[in-house]
Amino acid sequence: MSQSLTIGRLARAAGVKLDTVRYYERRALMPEPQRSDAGYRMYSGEDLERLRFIRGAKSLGFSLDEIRYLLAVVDSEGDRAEVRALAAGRLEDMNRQLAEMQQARAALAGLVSACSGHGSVRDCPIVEAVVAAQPGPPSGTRKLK
Amino acid sequence: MSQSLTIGRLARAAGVKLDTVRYYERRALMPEPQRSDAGYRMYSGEDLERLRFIRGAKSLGFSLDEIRYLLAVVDSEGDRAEVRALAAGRLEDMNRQLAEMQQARAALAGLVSACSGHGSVRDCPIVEAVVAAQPGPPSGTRKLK
DNA sequence: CTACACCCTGGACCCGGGTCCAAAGTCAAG
DNA sequence: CTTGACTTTGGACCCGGGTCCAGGGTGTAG
Repeated sequence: MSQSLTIGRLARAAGVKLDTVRYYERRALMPEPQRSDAGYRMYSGEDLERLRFIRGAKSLGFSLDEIRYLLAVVDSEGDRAEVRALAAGRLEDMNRQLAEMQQARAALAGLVSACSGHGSVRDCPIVEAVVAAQPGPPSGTRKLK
Repeated sequence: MSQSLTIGRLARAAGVKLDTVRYYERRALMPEPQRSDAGYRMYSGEDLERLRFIRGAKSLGFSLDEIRYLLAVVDSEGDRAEVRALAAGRLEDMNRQLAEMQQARAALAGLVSACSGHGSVRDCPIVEAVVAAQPGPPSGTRKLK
């Protein structure tokens, strides 16, 4: 049976550290698990799925707060619309962020090719251009309304 | 004359907060400026350029450590090759990071369009897929060797 | 002279996302 | 039984990049 993993097994099975699992518990992403007689946390296969979900969602760029929300929707057998909406919002942010980064990359690429790489840093086109670079908005962390 | 800006003027001219200027001073990005009789920091036009350089470099994705290095090269009238090399490295990182994000975006976009947005979250394709998403490397902060 | 805006300092605190620690208890193999 | 691997706890600490605060001193316009 896949029943009853200790925290170590769970963590290894999901590819995270023990501390991270406990951290997620504190952050209310993972549930407070059953305990063995000795007080060991005992996890089920569902918990493992959940942990994998967290890992996956993180890799798609969701914040822990967003993931908590996502999990709450799932836990409450909520509506797909909610999940979809969050994902769509995240997608938009990501597009914005990507666009900004592409801008920055293009600028940087231009500078790198504009600079011969020889001679003193005096009047180096890179240095000159950086002073003039106008910073787009800091592209902050999206808020979970 | 553009000589002798107080910290407030300097900060406003560069579009950052006072505290940020002092923070940069602590982080050795900005020099310890002259002081007025009363102990006020007094900045020159060059300091303003420097602060703008920092802002610009940040907007291109350089970390403060990298910027400190860049500034040291400039201060020491170092070689363009050094600047160029750092920029090129940064460009590579950025390309990697962009590629990862594009991956994530594509995955997310696929999920969003796979999900009708109707009905219960049970068997929602998004939820299903997230569990299976395999996380690429956390795309950490590059180190200044 | 009085407001009021500005500046000083050191240090605490914030965010997100962990990571590590010591001291103590537990479990399984040999 | 002993050894070594595992787990528990609370709390401290890390990173990067700021941001804020209190309790003072200044500088200037009206």
